[in-house]
Amino acid sequence: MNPALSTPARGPSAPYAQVKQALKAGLAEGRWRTGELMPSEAELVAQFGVSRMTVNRALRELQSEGLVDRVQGVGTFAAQLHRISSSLTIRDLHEQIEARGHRHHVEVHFARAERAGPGLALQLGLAEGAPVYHSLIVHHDNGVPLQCEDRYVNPACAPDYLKVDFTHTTPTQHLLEVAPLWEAKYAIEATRPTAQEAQLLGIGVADPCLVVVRRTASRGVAVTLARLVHPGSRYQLEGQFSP
Amino acid sequence: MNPALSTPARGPSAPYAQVKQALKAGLAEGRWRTGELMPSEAELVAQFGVSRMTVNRALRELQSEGLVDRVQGVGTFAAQLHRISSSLTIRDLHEQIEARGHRHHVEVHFARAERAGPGLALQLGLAEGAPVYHSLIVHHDNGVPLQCEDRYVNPACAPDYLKVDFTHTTPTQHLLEVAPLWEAKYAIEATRPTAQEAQLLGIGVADPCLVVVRRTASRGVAVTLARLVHPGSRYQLEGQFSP
DNA sequence: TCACTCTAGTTGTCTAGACAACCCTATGCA
DNA sequence: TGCATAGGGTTGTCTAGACAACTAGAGTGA
Repeated sequence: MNPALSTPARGPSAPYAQVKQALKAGLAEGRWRTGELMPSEAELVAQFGVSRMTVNRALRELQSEGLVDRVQGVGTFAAQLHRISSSLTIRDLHEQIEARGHRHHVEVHFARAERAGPGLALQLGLAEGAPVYHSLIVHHDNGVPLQCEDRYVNPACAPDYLKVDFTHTTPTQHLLEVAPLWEAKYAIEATRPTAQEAQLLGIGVADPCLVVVRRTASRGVAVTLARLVHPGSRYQLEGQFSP
Repeated sequence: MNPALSTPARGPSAPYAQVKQALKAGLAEGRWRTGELMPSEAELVAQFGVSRMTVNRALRELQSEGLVDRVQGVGTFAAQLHRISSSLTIRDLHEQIEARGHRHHVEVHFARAERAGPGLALQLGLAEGAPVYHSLIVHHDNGVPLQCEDRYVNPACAPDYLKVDFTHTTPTQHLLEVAPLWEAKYAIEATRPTAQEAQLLGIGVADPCLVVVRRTASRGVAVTLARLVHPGSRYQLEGQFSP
């Protein structure tokens, strides 16, 4: 036990974490400019006195965090910090309401089979006129309407969708069970609600709404297309990013 | 070269990637239910005929992707797929406009030093009455106003902020250079614009706007507080998620 | 001048073994 | 019955070496 070797008080104890931390600190203080060549694995091995696998792990994790770029045969480069993008987390509405300690109440207006029109068929990858499940549900937070969920579902992915009791489970949860491992595309915009949505949400037709359109696919097959309308006055998306 | 051992056609060639892929496929087809115990590293070593480090890397990456939970001394468990959250990418406006092949034009209305009021001082971690930089900038896409950026900046983090020529670099880019490694908190909402914002953006005061409020800190020090107002009819956030 | 080859340096990955840290359970003892 | 302890199983991590894949530049020859 050599107390000089490790930092028992604060920092990470594992060697790979120490290397990672040191490089992160260097990046934070601008020791390497964007795109500049950083020390090679061999140099870091010599500098920190650890094995190459340890250094490699540190660099690999920094790469997956987007802090460095690595090119085989060339070297490791300081990445464009924060790059073009940062990440925002969208939490499931049900979790969000429960976490607040509020009551989540669901009002199912309909859940039925329809025939897909040309546009919808294209988006879900179905034949025109093929059956498709369609549900319209309003989610309430302590009795206040918070989200109008207009959803189309691919029957092939969720054959039991119409039989589900959505007062006990949300469509999202059911779809997660029958078709895990999603890929999703989102579009978030601010618009006015349709007349029907305004009525269902109990707001004016000119009140701004936060609309999330989400298209999800599982293993390449389109699963569902959802339009989630929230009253702008009652709902906001929150998120955070940390490198 | 044994063609039977590897899959040269399609799948990942590296053994760790094959193990990862196999486990991912198993999760996708529901071989392990949420929370269920998955094979131990030793079992996977025997099954795939690779070393433990290789299996370990596969599992570690699956963990960082949120697909499995690992508990030291206990085992590896199938994670709640998609958990409570998914991720949305917010791209930098400048990149977004350039990527579209459009012209990005900036209109600086003012950039000056002010004294922080009590609320602002609290949010930026400054003393009340301390100097703070304040800028109001409108971003145009091919001449059409797309974003009204009302920004406060901590002078300690970006002393040269007022001298920057924002026709050549955006505030975001400048702040990235002087204070890399951000943490950020976002709130996204749909509201009506203020009268000033409506005028700057050339829209009606009742038109819905997508507003992003972003508070960023670097190494624990608050850097900037920005309110980004976009006309709902001209702007939407897009993102995607893949496991 | 151009095209080719060679080489040094770099990252990508795997291995076999080792020890530490931790959890759970079974066992023995009071 | 209650408690302490030992053991087996699991993950967390490090090591030293090895080979493969790749890149960029130097050198060589036509």
